[in-house]
Amino acid sequence: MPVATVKYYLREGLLPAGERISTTRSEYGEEHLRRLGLVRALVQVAKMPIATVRAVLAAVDAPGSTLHYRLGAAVSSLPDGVGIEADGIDPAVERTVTELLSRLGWEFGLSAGEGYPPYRMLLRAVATLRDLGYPCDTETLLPYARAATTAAEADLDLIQGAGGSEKRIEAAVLGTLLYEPVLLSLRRIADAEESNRRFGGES
Amino acid sequence: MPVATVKYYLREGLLPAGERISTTRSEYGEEHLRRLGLVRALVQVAKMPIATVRAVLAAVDAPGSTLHYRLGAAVSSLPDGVGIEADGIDPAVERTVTELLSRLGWEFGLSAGEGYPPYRMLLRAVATLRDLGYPCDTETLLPYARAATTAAEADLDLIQGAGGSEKRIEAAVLGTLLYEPVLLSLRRIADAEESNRRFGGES
DNA sequence: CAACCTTGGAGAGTAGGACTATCCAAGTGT
DNA sequence: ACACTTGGATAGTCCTACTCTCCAAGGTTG
Repeated sequence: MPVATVKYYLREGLLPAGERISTTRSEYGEEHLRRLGLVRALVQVAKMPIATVRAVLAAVDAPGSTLHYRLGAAVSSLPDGVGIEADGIDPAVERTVTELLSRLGWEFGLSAGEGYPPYRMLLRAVATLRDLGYPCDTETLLPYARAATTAAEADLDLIQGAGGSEKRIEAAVLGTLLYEPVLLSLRRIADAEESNRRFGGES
Repeated sequence: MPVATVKYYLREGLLPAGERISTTRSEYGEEHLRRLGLVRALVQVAKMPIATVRAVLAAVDAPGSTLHYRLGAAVSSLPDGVGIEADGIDPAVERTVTELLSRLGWEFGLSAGEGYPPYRMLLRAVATLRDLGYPCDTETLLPYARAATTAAEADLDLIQGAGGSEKRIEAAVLGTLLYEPVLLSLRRIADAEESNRRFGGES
């Protein structure tokens, strides 16, 4: 990786400055190297814009009251759809989503509601599907929610498996983000598999 | 939506030209409008680059032998990680992934192997996790694969529910892409839910 | 039928993002 | 002593997704 890029990340505040030894020298340790690896992973694998990476890392570093609260704050910091205006969403879509969440017994998601970025992201995505004529009633969405639940349980197992409170926060945010491509690629492979199973012999 | 943008899409070959009525007038119908909606959805919701959208639409439009083959070809056209060199991947990662696929009985995925973009995407993602010290053994990945299977079954149900062969191809590719944000946002909401369940009362 | 408006088409221009290259002054190593 | 490196700052590059400006040919309205 080119030096200029590291300098750029330093400037952008994605990496903490090393310890100054003299005017022309700073010392970087294991921690810095790991952080650099994280940044690279977020930028290249999770394809996040620099500004988002900065926000995410800041949220991970920020102190907070309870672990659960910090987890929520950190995930909320993933803008992943800035400028998604919640306005102009068909009320029918909102009703469908609300029904889905309550059907699953996701009280927390229901109460967090509007303010939670993933919720707005979901509304937007469902509204798009609707506009294009793809089915998106509660019944259709349920299997996806079940799949999401399975993934979430695995996520939380990972988080609980992590060492201290700090490590858990990191695992929560970065783990969630970094396992995302894993889930997506597995889904596509599973699609091919299932398609082969159902249509394999067809002409 | 600004006219200039539509002109741009036309130039880029994302939209077919309308029927010429005279030198200065073309006629656009329902089909064109729908296509425009699709392009918009792929660009804004699925956050795909223009070049990828063109490739995807071309794959959807292209003729082919069997339905299953065309589905595969269409999904393969999603570069979603162009320039991912399969080289330099730790053989241990490859072994883990192979073991995972065979554990699931995904013979097709195993045989399609290297050439299939999602497979390379998976290798890359797992390798990154490994480098950062996150667990990514077969055991850890299994739940995600199970979640992926659930989603894939829902995908194929949707595809089978679609009308003709053409409609199915479209549903396969575009549906897969457009339900992706649904799955991702549901996962994040499920994460919050599960976190609340496990850590809700903790300090 | 004349003044005005619209459209398709082509080319250049813009804004933002992620680097990348160049300089320079202040050290370092031999 | 002298080539070499590093931190820091500034400016430049490349790419992408638009957006603007023109123009000529064709409609539209009073």
